[in-house]
Amino acid sequence: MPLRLFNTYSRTLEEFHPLDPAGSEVKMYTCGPTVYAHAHIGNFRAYLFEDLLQRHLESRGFQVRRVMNITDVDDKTIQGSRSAGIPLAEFTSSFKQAFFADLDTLRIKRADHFPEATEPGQIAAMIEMIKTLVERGLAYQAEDKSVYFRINKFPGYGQLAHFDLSELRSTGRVKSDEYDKEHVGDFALWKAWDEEDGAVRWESPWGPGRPGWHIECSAMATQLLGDQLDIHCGGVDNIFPHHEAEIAQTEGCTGRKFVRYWLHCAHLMVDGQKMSKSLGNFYTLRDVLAKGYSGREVRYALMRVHYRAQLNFTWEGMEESRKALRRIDAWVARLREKAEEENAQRPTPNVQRPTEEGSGFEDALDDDLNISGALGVLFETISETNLALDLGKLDSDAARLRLQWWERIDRVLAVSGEETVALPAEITALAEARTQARLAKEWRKSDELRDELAAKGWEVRDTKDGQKITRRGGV
RNA sequence: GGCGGGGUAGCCAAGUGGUAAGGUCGGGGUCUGCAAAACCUCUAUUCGCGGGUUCGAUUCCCGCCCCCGCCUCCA
Repeated sequence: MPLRLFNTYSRTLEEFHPLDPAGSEVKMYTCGPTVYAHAHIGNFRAYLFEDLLQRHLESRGFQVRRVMNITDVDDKTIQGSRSAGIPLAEFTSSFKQAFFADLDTLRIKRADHFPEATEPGQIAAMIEMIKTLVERGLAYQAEDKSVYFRINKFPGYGQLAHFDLSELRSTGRVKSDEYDKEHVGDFALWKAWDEEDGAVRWESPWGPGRPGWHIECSAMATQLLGDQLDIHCGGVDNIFPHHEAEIAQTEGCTGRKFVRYWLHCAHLMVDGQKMSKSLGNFYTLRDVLAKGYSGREVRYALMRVHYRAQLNFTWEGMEESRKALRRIDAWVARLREKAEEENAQRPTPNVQRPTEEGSGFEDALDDDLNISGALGVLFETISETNLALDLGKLDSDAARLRLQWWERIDRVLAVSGEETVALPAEITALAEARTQARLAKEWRKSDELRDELAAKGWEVRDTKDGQKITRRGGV
């Protein structure tokens, strides 16, 4: 079954084949964060979608070379550093660190490169690109000293978003004091320095200033991956103008098709509206962790809905995700237990063995990352296995095969295993007291201790191997 | 207004021209000192609305309604 992906450019599902003649290497560029604040979970939904894509590509044998940029200079970062009264680099560095910590919490694989816009080499590359565009008449310096891209000189402008330029409407969200532009749609490649920028400035052939946002990605992508990319991802809100601008700038310089597959992730919603910093209706990862949820629970919750469908974030959804993961955990634990048993000399009667390790999970993901279908395959397998175990129809060999299958698909899902939490001494002491009470069959005391543990946020379950204690999640 | 995405059980969500995966909640059961957990099991004559094509449509076609996003800060 071929891998098919929905290409925003063509608005159709297309079979995926990388540019690499050997059909192995995939060059992937993913728009990263602007480090002026903590990323919110809507941002992470996009990064999780990209992680799922990368992991699935790898499970299908591709070598993914991925770049994710860090935007560490723009209006917001400059404003932030000014109001904090510290240099730009100092201001952004804590948010960079937090971003990487959050990636780890969510088990998002690291990209091969995380270029930063302010790296001298990147700034130089941006200036080179702008020079080329000016030489070719695709850009011009306006009276305000800024350099703009001349969209009327680039016939393809608007094709990704499928916009008719003559019908562009201003939303009034951006202050339109840029009367110097030839066309309202012309976008800044180089922003001339002004007093608001303070010490943030680089020299250029057009005077001091800083790069525009769009050119950053064009420069960093081509520096690290070459003129042509296989896949470029981002949120749907990047389609226009950001990705449209990237195409215009990059192809204006190289004359070659920049990106072969454009993939865009729908928004995370909250109360039926887009989660965004400007609306103020956002949660950071830290906010959700503070409610007692783990990174893998957030990962699951944000990954379980198809990337092109809007996903409404709710605490109920978090709870559903937690329960679903518990079901997986219990199943894996049960399989491990069974797998460790030696098979009896006599084969188990009517044993059910997976005749051939199914690829239903991967097949579903081949269909434009149909995660719901893939999870359906997983949960059906869980039910079948549990039933077979109940009926004594699954022996240790079969359990080992199932486990191997699970390990394979979990390289894509990356949700297995709860993070182990160390028990505080106080809790250990209470638990020990309860064990003693139970041995003495002092049920009332046992129950009181259970209540006490519960009040402290720890859940006790009695199993045939004694009591098990877990941190109670939620609320 | 233009361009997209979506409307399937209480909630979340797959899917197919032939009669609706899965998760979660809820009901029932097994287990248990009691619980919890775990496991099993039941729960949509029906897929936004109205037409049409068809032996048959949730799935194809036409029209309409509603929600959300983008239209130069945004993942």
